[in-house]
Amino acid sequence: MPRPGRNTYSDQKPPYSYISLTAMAIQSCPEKMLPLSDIYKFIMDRFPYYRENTQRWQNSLRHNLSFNDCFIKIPRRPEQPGKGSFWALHPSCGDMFENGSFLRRRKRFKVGGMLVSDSLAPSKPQDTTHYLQQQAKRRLSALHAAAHLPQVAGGYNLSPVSQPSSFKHPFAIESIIARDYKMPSGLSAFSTAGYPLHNPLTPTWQHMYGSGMMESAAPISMASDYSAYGMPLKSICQAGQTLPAIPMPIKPAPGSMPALPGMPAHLRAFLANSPQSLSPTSPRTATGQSSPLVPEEELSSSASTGLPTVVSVH
DNA sequence: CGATGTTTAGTAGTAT
DNA sequence: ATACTACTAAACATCG
Repeated sequence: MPRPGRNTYSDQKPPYSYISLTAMAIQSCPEKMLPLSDIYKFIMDRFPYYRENTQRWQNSLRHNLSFNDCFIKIPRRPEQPGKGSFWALHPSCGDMFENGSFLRRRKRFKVGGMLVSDSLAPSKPQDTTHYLQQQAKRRLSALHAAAHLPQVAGGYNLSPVSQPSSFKHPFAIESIIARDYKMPSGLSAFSTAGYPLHNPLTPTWQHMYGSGMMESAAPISMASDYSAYGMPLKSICQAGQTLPAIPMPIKPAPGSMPALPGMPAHLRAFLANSPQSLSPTSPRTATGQSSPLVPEEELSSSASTGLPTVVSVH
């Protein structure tokens, strides 16, 4: 691990795998799905290392998208022309990095290990896409609601608008990038360049994972909670003992699919066997500044309330 | 034609 | 030692 320094290692290779980086990018988007080009942009925006040798790492990244089951491809709708599909995280891959390493996953996420009891009724791909769309819609609703709701102490937004399945990926942008950019110096669990000074997932997290609290933990809002509203970090992140975000990964029982709150069993069963590509009822583009699911003025209003758009703007 | 997506193959590092 | 994971390269196909 490189030593932390001033203005250093922003050029060095981040301690994240391509899967982590891609997951960050996807998580940074309110809709939790991005086209490939935006994933590129996100990574290049935040990690100067990846502004060079683009051919190499982008090829690797594409390989990862296709090869890993944790990424699902969502086709564009006809009214949303453009190149390529949207890429989203498989709803059940939230615990990939439970071991705390963003370079090496605990185990490769692979679909197919579903519970037999959940697989009795084969579900339709449309259901899954509809579900994902609903999730995207709810995320945006939550985002916009958060922009207008007073923030509770600590920046946590306990608004019930958060969707049932809005668990926090341990490698989510909420958990990584927010700290990366907004931590006051000296308090950050990350170095000035955004690299962890220690393992990002401390035993505290692991304790939380095993405590069974993730099902009951109050959903919190997006990364903006930390970045835009100035959480008193000292109280929540002392010497890396704790982390600002409450991680709520889905921790499946060994050999079984996790119970995803709000997700129908048949859908879980489908996802366990789903092909990479889903039916063409995807949400509209998350690129650009106009959101497909909300009027443009709503987005700008959220921006005007101090809610940062994590999505890279170009 | 370039971007995107899939697949195969090989290498290196790490976990068990 | 073996298995697994990540990374890289490359060929190839598809699509706008």
